Amino acid sequence: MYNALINRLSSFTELSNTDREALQELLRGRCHVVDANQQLVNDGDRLDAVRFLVEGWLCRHKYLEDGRCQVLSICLPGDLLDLVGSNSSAADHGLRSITNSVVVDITCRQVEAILLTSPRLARALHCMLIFQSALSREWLLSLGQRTARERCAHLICELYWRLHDIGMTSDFVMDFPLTQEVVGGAIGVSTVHANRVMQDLRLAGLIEQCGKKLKVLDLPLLERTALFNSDFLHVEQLVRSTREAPQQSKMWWLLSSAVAGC
Amino acid sequence: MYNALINRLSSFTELSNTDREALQELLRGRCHVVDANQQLVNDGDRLDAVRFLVEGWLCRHKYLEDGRCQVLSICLPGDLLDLVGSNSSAADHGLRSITNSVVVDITCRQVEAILLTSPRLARALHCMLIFQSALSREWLLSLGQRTARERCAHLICELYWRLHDIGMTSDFVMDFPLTQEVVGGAIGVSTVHANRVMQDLRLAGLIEQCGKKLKVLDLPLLERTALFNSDFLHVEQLVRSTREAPQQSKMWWLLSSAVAGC
DNA sequence: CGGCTGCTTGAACTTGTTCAACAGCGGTGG
DNA sequence: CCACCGCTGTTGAACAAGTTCAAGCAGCCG
Repeated sequence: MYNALINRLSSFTELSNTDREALQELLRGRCHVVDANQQLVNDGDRLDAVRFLVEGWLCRHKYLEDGRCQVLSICLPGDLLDLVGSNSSAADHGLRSITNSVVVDITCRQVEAILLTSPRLARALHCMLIFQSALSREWLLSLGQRTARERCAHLICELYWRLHDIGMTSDFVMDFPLTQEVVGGAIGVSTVHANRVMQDLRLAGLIEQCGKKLKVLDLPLLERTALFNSDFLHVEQLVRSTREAPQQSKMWWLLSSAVAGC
Repeated sequence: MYNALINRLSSFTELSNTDREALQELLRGRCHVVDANQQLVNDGDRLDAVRFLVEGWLCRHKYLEDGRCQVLSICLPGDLLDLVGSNSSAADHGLRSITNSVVVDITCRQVEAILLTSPRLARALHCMLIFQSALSREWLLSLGQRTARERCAHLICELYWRLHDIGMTSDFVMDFPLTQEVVGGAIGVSTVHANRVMQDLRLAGLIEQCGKKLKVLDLPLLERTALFNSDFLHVEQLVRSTREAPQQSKMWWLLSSAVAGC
């Protein structure tokens, strides 16, 4: 059940058995089962829990006063959530479930314990944050410079590889529970146009959809269509190479912070 | 000379004289004077210095293979830079000077010392990171949902308030060294369209430009035009209210990281 | 003076939006 | 069981927004 999280973190650094057990322990916390289309966090909420997404898909989103809504990112199993709330400052964006999901609350104390006892886990968490900030820069680039077709192809590549890394693809087939409304919100176009663009990718023989499954028919071509650069997904390689570096205690976390700040 | 930085940090939390002295000390590090239009960091560079922007304007930017370029954020005096490089992982985006600038290198040791000795300064740094991540979410929303005119007005509001907070506006006049090419890169439109949109704002009596100065003629109206929500700029208020909270050592930095990760 | 950079303009074109209608499907209640 | 509803996906046509190309202009610097 918690494989996604373990796979996710393992993709950044090798975890020992002790690390894995520590994770199991961490996730024994309060567990929430959430239906699809539920609002987990509203703009303005104050939260004080740290959470992990164990199962299901969520999206972060932010509204304009007049109702226009942008999807900021898609959260997949193994992702870290809601730390924004842990500052006791009001959230400036919302979090909504796309599918049925399972979320686990973790206390600050638990996280701190991990930071102190398992440098590798700490490092892996750190990498997740670097990764997320790289993702958000990639989205900025997409929204600002790519065409709708490129953005759509890029979104699919991103999701494909992220799912791949947590062992949730097989033979180029992946879950794809996003409605065209959500796709439109993510790539910054109207629902109607999202439809036409998806259709275009299907007609071009790049993808195939059946229900809530999506099959990538020609990944290299899809990546070229998207001007997709897989480097940014491979934080782990860059980081692995330096994993022998001396541990830097607090400095670590300052670094993460800054990195993540775009 | 270092007033911008002090003003910036003070806007988040009240600094004692000791804090100010610690800052002065911090900034006695290696100092770089940079001309306008210089590349400080290239995509792919590996850096290991932490830096502060003391004077001048910079921009972060990211290229697509075919040359299209998106500005990711504008850095103003007092901003934190380049921590991305401190991970020894390759930068996934570039950093370029817009005006003549002054940048100071800071060692990891110095930052760590601050974290250990001055909870207030630590808190203020933390707030800067939260702020930066809120900014990047706001940019995502802009690029995805606002029209070019709204985005342009929003950019001007953002810069106006950020400059205001470091004492660099007076009577609604601010420096505005951005060429229309950079404005276009930031709001995701062509240079030609950036020109027409700026012109439109001028004709509407919202702003006035003269050389590299810009005067905001009707701030409330400009903000309405931009669908500008000033909440996100006021991290400090949210944070001030909790500044008596018990210090949480390492947890702090994990929080920053996550927050900043969008 | 010439050459450069940045700003401005017009006109044709491409991309994406909006509105409106309809089809398919699963669920629900009678 | 069927009728109906709401949600998602699909389509066409008119329209609005932004791009591209091409030219010209203004100011600045050597």
